[in-house]
Amino acid sequence: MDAKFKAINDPTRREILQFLVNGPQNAGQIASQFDMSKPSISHHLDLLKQAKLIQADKKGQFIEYKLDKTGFEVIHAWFKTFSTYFEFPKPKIRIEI
Amino acid sequence: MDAKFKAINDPTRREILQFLVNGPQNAGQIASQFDMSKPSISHHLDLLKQAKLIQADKKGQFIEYKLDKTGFEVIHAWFKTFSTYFEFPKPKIRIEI
DNA sequence: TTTTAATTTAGACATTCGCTTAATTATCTA
DNA sequence: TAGATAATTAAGCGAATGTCTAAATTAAAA
Repeated sequence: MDAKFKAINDPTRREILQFLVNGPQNAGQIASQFDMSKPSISHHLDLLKQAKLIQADKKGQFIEYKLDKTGFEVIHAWFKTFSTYFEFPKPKIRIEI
Repeated sequence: MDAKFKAINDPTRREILQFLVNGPQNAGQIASQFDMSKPSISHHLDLLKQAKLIQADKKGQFIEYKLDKTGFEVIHAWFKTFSTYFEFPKPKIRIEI
């Protein structure tokens, strides 16, 4: 739990998550998006992985990262705790177009 | 944005938020829930207030704190960014009991 | 008006965090 | 097998964080 909130606390890590919405990317591709050393990005990826917000798949010489539903679901569950308080209005019927 | 993620990163501050689901509480009541000095709790309350996750209302000698929807909505919006990726299944029709 | 109570502000200190460069591990290819 | 490439691990450093005690502020009570 702590690891997940810690992971999304850093702006670089949040950017990495956003970047991965485009689909899986290897560590080098991710690092190239940032004006920061590769070891730093590697460290960020490690924290995101520990938090189960991303998954790592070794593809030969490369390591491919993608979003991991597991961690997001846990955080989402935490948020639901507050929905009772705020009573977010929900549609009775939703029309699908 | 940063302030909100920073605010929910700390376990004590998350506990304070949970505690406030029970309804508004003054600073002393909140502090009494924790084995921690009042100044520390006061500092946590300040960070939560800056993040617009709680609101402070001065009631005479006391200061009453309650949850603030504003901050929660912003964080919730951030989360929605990822819903497209995960395609959380949604009910076509929801029956209200 | 003096005292008491609620809360915050200020200052100090240890720990954690994010970053860098240098070294290491693993894989591919000539 | 040697050399090059992808990525991580290690070591170190300044800045930010969370906590405390003590002092200041504000409002109610006596």
